[in-house]
Amino acid sequence: MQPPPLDSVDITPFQRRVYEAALQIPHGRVTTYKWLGMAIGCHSPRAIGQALRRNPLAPDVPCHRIIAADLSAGGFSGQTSGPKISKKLRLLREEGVTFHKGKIADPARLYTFGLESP
DNA sequence: AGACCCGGACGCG
DNA sequence: CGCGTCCGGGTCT
Repeated sequence: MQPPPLDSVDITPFQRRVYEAALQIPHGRVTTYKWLGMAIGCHSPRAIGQALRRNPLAPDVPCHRIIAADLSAGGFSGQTSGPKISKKLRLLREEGVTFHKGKIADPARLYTFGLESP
């Protein structure tokens, strides 16, 4: 599987960092905006969410593997609820990541970019 | 310059 | 435990 042509897309350096970080998330694994922020040195998870929202590489960049720090699903495609979220949960479920009561069922699936858990 | 954003932390009830 | 509030960083108009 070859990396998507990040250079072929019209994005900002920051977005590129976010996308590359997202691409590091292995299949069947998830990450939070916070950890992703730490990985790329961003102190504002909102900026990350916004970058993912404007993600022009939607299918290539697994933005659906990024959830909130409290282990809730978070938003998706600009919405914090709705059918898009359902699809996000479904995609994750197909990867072995299940949610329970709006929270991830297995926190062990969290990918911390090699960093230590808080 | 101003408004907007897919979150997070904190304080309080 | 749930909710309300402020915050910061980045991008688009």
